[in-house]
Amino acid sequence: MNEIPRNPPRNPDEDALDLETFFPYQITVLTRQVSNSLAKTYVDRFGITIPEWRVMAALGRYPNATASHVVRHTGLDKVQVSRAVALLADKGHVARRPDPEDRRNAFINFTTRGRRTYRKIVPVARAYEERLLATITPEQRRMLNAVLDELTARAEEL
Amino acid sequence: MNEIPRNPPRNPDEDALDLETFFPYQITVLTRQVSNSLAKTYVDRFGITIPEWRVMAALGRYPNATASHVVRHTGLDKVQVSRAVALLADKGHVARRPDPEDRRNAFINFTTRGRRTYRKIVPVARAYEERLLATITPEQRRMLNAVLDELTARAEEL
DNA sequence: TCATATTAGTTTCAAATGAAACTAATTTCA
DNA sequence: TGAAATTAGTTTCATTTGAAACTAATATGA
Repeated sequence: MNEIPRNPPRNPDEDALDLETFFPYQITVLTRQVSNSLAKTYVDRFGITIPEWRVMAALGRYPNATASHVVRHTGLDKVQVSRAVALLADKGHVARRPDPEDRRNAFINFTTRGRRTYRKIVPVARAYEERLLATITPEQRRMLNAVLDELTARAEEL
Repeated sequence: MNEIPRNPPRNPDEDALDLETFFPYQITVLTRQVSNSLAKTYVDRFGITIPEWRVMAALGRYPNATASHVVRHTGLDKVQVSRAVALLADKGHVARRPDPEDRRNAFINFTTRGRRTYRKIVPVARAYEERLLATITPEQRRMLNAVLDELTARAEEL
C-alpha cells in the first residue's frame, strides 16, 4: 500500500501563529530561494560567489573604492569583503593599489578582465530580476521597492 | 587631521547596476536584519534558535506531526528539522513517539513545558512583526503579503 | 614627543549549514 | 516469497559564516 500521508489536524491552539503569513518567515523563504538561484548562476556561469558579485557591483558603481567603501555599499561585513576581494584578486578580476597617503588603505579597481566580466554579469542579473518580477505590475514594483526600503530602515531601529 | 572619508566618484559605467534598487539585494539585506533581531530575541529570552522556533510554530499549528510534516510546514530542510527536534527534545520542549504502524515515523508533540514556552513566544513574535510593520498601511500589508507569496511561487519556477 | 587610542584590513576559531552517505523500516514486483 | 527500490530520519564531512583577536598604520593628547 502506498498511502498518501495525511497532514495532522490543524490549528489546535486557538492562538496558534500561522507561519505562512508571518512576515519574517515569508521573506526568509523567498530570500533563500532567490539567493540560491542567483548563487548558482554566478558560480556556474562566471565562477564567482554572491559576495564577490556584490563587491563587483559596488566597484561598477563606485570605482577606486577602499574596502570600507565597499562595506558601506554592499551591506557585507568587513570579513566577507576582505575575503571576496582576495578571491577576486586571485582570479584577476580586481587589483589593489595602496594609498600612498595612508598606507592602511588600499584602493580597489577592476582589471580589464574584471570589467569585462562585470559587463557580462550585469545584464544577466537584470534579466533574472526582470523574470522574477514579470508577473507583478509596475505599480506593485514601485510599492514593493518603497516598502522594502522603509522596512529595512525600520528593522535597523528595532 | 581627522578628515571624513569621501566616497569615490559615482557611476562611471553607463550601464552600472544599482545594488540598492536591485530586488535580490534589497530582500537579502532586510532578511538578514530581521533574522538577526529575531534570533537574538529567541536565544536571549527563550534559549532556542530560529529553526527550533519554526519547528515549534509548525507543531502549534499542526500537532502530532512527523518530521516530514514539519519539513513541509517550515521550509526547513530535513537535516535542520532533525537537529532542531533533537535539541527541543533535549530541552524537554517536545517528545517523540514512534508510530506503531510504521516504525520509520515518529510523531512529535509538545510537552507541557514546550506548550507553555510556545504560548509565551507567539505574542512576542507577533509583537515584533507588528512593530516592524507599524509604519506601513494595512493596504500595503495586504499587498506585500500577496506579492511575496506570488514571488515565492515564481522563484520556485525559475 | 611618545604613550595611548583609533582605524583599516586580515586571520583565527568555533558554530551553523546542507549535500551526500548512511541506517532502519517498508513497499514493490518478478 | 524475497531481492531491489523507496522512504523516514540521522550522521558525517566539507564549506560558509561572522565574532573576536590580531597586525600595521595613523591620530591624539599629556
